[in-house]
Amino acid sequence: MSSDISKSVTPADFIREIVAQHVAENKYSRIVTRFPPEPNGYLHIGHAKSICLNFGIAREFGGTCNLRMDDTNPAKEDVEYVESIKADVHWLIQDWAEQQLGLNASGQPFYASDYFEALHGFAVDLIKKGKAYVCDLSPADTDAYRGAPDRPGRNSPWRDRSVDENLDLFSKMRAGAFPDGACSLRAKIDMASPNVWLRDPLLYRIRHVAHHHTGSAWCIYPLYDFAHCLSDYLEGITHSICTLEFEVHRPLYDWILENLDLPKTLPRQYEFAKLIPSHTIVSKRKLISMVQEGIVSGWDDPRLPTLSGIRRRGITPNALRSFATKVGVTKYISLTDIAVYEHAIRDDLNAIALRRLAVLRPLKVVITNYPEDRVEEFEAVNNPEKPQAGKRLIPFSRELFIERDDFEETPPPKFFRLKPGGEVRLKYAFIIKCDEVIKDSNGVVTELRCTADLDSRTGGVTSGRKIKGTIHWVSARHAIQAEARLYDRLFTEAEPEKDGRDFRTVLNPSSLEIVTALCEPSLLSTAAAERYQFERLGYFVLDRDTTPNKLVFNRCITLKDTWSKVKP
RNA sequence: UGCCCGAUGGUGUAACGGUAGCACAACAGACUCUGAAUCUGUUUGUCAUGGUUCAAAUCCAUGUCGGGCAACCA
Repeated sequence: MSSDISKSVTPADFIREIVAQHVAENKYSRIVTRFPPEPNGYLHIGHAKSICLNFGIAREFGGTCNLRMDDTNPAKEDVEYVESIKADVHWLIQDWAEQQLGLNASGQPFYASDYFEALHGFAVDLIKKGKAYVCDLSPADTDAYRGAPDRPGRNSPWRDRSVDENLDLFSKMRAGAFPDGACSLRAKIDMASPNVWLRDPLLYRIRHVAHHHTGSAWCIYPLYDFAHCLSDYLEGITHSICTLEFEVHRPLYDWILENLDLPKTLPRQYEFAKLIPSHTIVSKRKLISMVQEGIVSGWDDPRLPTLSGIRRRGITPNALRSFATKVGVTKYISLTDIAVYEHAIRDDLNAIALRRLAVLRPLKVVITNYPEDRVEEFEAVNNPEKPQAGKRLIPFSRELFIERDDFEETPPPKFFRLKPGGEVRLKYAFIIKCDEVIKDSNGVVTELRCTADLDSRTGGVTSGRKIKGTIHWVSARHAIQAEARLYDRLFTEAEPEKDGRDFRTVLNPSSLEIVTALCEPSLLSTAAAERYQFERLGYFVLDRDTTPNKLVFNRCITLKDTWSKVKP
């Protein structure tokens, strides 16, 4: 039955329809996609959509998906990013599409830079066909000669060099005879094309820079348009799926492949709209400023939409994938409400999280009719959604802590927690009644003195009494302390940068709150991989800052909170 | 004022010439030892104007609005 369900939710989008069509026609012997990030930054939630699309297609159609470092610009790239990309991709596809992951002969990701020799050969082929030439125009002149979208460009004065001269010059470029920018290799297409990308685009530029993967082997580096289509070709990619901004590059992608007389089937490019989540920022540059300005603590700050931040926040790969699937794949540029993401997280965590009692903002409660030296242990279920998760025991004693929010001296209408003279049920324990409110000299409530209906504990004779409110609690004597980091959206506005606004002006001042929580003692033995639901408060995961002496929890997300919206 | 792409409730997405559906959000109710979850229900939509057709969200035309493209970035 579950397979029926999974079939019915199999996403059908226009790209999958195309692939399905190709599979039906037997157009390719095997479907091969790729995920090709440039290692110049950290992966984020937008990349997750692309990963899920590419690996998802490979998975659904029995193909593979190559992880490829699109590393053709040594000036911007670094192994630090290569390593983080590998870790992030692994995290997201483990136990889901690991089998689809295509790696090179040494079990490593593919690197565009591994094709530099082959790419160079293709460039020489193009020159020999009279379809590429070495141009001596400076970068500024190249720009001027290109014209504008509504105005044709002019031919470079170097456009008609002979094949032999071009071959000679290109080999000198490779040999390091020229400084950066002195000349470039260009495709000879059409300087009057309405598509500016077809106006003799650059294929190679000179960069006397060491490359993180190829070291100092090269001083000329291919540009994206030349390297990408051919890397796809070399790897046997069938469907090269990228975002919308590359749509106008597609004619160039095809031109290069089609003008090389290549023997194998050519890859085709397809474009989709990238993910734009509300209430966050995904731009690499802005992410860097937030890290550098200390707005967040680092690339893995749990408030960030980076995959490392998302992972540290405790969001599971399953939840992220579910979200990526829900948002769909189209060519319509849209703003995706972050609530969809939050729902996917809650949905996932609700099913797997172990329930625990913990108090974030404690208020002392004394049960005056409960003996001082007495301790009872009450049974509590670990997960009502999953009975096999078992039960545990929670100690109860005369002095407790409850959540400050769960008491109101002058309660608003429909408040069904604790109030003077009112009753509330302590989850898994007794129904208590508030007899007395004790305040300090400032009028701040410091303690509640209550009496318990001692027959009302779970299973007891009066346990069935209708009590509207049930609250969580911990035994003061047994509670353990933990740091709880409470996260909220980083921005107060759906579109932080709407109309050119500076995102710094719409930062959420309470995107991080740190409190010392009091937790039930079973939380002493926590597992890093485990997710917990602190009942009525939200989902939590152990942070890596935890030490043997100090527990640190990250709140992944709150529970849906209807009351806070109702309350005046 | 060039070329390319797009437009379905508040948001995202489906319907492939034949009953506008799903999810999120919102609201109301049921249930509840989590104001969660679950269940039930409600509100809200085909950018505009023409055309083709027995029939148009879907095809055509025009317009409007939005986006992308002029790095020796990807």
